[in-house]
Amino acid sequence: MKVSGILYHLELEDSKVILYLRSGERRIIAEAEMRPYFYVIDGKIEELKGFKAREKGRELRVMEWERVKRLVDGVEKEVWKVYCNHLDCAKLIERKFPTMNIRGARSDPLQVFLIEKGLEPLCRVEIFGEPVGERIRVKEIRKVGEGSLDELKILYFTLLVKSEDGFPIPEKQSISIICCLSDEMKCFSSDDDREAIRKFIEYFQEEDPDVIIGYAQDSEDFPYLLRRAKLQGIDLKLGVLGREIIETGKYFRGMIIKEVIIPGRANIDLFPIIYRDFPQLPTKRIGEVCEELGVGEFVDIPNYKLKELSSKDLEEYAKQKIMAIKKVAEKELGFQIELSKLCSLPISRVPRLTIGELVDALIFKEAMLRGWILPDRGAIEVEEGYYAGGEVWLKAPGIYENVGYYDIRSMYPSIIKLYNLSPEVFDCKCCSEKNLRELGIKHWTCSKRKGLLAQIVEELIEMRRKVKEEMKRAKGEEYEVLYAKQYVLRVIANAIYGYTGWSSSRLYKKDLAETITAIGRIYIKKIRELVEKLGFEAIYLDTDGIQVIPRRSPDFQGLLLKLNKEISLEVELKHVARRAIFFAKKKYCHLVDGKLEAKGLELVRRDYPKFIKEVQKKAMEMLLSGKSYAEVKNYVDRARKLIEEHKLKKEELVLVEQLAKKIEMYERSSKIKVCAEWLKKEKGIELHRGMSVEIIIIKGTGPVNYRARPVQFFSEEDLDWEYYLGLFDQVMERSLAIAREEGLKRFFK
DNA sequence: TATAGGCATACGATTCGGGGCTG
DNA sequence: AAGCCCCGAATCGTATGCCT
Repeated sequence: MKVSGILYHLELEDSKVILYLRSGERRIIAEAEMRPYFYVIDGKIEELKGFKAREKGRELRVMEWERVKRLVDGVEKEVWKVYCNHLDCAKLIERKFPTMNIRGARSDPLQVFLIEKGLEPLCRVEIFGEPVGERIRVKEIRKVGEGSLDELKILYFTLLVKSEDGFPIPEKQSISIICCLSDEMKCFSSDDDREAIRKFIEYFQEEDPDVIIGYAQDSEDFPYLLRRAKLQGIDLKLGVLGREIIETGKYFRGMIIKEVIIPGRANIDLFPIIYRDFPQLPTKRIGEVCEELGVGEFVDIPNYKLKELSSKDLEEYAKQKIMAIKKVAEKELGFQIELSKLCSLPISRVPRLTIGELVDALIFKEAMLRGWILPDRGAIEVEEGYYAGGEVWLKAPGIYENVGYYDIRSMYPSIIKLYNLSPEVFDCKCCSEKNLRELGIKHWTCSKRKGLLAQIVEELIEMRRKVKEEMKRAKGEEYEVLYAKQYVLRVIANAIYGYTGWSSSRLYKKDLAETITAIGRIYIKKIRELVEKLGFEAIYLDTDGIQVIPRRSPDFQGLLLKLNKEISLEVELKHVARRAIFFAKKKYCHLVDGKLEAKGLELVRRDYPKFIKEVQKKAMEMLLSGKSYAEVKNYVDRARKLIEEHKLKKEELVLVEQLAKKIEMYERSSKIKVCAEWLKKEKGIELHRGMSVEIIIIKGTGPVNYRARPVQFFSEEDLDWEYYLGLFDQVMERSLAIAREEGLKRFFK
């Protein structure tokens, strides 16, 4: 028989791949046999032939083996391809035979499946096969077209719990409301949450969605729901065909990050996406995300304030929250879909992967398509020590006018492409010409073969060029898709240099990474020389950017043309700032089209009190728009009085820090560490890595950091106003010092 | 089990040196 | 005179979050 549908989800079941397809009102479940395999390079495999073992009640054995030709790190070789009955068999063999040169035992089988079959996540597929029970056993599968989220059944999900301090405990607090949105909005609540949970499950099973979208549902909503359901004696059978949801976790920077698997459905948590792709957002609350993405306003109510809402208001808030989740999803999921297509990974996997893992997946895919076998991740020995990165230089702190900001477009990818940089052709044995010597670099690149990395980067750049070309003619939804495509191509291309310097990457080579940055330094310094020759003065460099002021005529476009004539990388003019203040390297602000653009100043950092940042922002705006030092000083002094006279609300003095690692890993007491310890000791609340806390400093004796506390448990009377006054003075002194000196300079001139 | 390095800033912890007291 | 304590300045190292 033949069926077709949108491939929206894949799962692994022993050595089978389970495929979930949506076809109109129907869901198709198919199973495809796969033969897990690994490679043995330069070795005898006698001891593997007939290998058998038992593990967790399963028999693991080697099934077949064959001699195949592959490119091992770019060199064609005959290697053994060894097939086994189960994935765990490959991993077991790798552990049992540490001296054997094994590769590919830990590859992602779903990714391998997608690549081998030429499938894309969310594409339309056609399956030929035989029905076996509720499934179809796949004989042949192929991609026959494109698909999109619109053709799937999506369910948005969130829940709210009222609690004293915003950290509810399942044993004590019942769920206040569960809210779902598919075709229509549904809310479930009851005095005790038993009825609500029951009704929710009933509704969920009735809706039978393909995709579940929430915000932090993996770390918060589902685990809480699971605990509550258990306490109420209810099974949480939210999977397809009544299968239970599974709690699992991923090890990430010394911590287990909770993950939830809902069999048969693509469970997409937006929070880790925001965590990964928007590190600059301090609190990562949905309202903040909505603002960043420009998808309308949503006013977050902190968990600890939910208790003040009536049940009617709570329901209204839940509905608004779920609409906000939907808007964020609609804006953001396009990128995740394109990432999953580019890297051949199931859509539900992509949100949880780091940028490094995504790049790795792409490299693996591209290598596989070319018949390459690369080292496994973490297999290359790490070289000691650091290497030099980007050039950073500031002529002198001060106020400048007419500042042109130029940068080299996609500098590192362009360098990789231009100089054919890739580990297997770097310092090759076949070339005698040291072709990087002219740049003063002692390494060289191959002039006979094109390197894998350079090939991949070139393809990414070329693909992006084509997509941007198509964008010119596209409109509406098509445009959005193309925009997402070019965006992920840029993000991945830009991360590739970092990947070469990542010690556990498949293409790790310190000298190569260092050569990339060294060439970058040479180019930006070369541009500085040119600029100086062409009637401009360079005032600031950072990696691929240079900022200049005119000596005579401010012909910035003319300079751009001249630079591009001389330089083999592409130079762009980002903007010309009317005025600019430079405080230090990586600390400056521009006035562009009447707007303040601040880089690295306290006002862009989350770990400074809100009030201080606001005053600094206003002061910078005044200085940039030409107000005198005296005027600004006057404003700042008036603001200072508000602290002196204790006239601020605690919320205005809040700063935010993020728990960077496990508490035990700390050698020193930072504010966030003290808060995490305090929360655990006083409130029984455990913070996990990556969580942010809104912090205030309370009065008392001892070091400042030891007096950091979460804001919600204290009031204005508890604040250490002296501390805030001291910090205010420190920041304002720094911020105004330059203006004061400039003012004096003018005075004496 | 983490894409890279470069940088400013805060602050606790430690070291150092001077002043003054003691026995 | 030597030894010790106290205190502040200087220095060191950790931590955070930013920039490209």
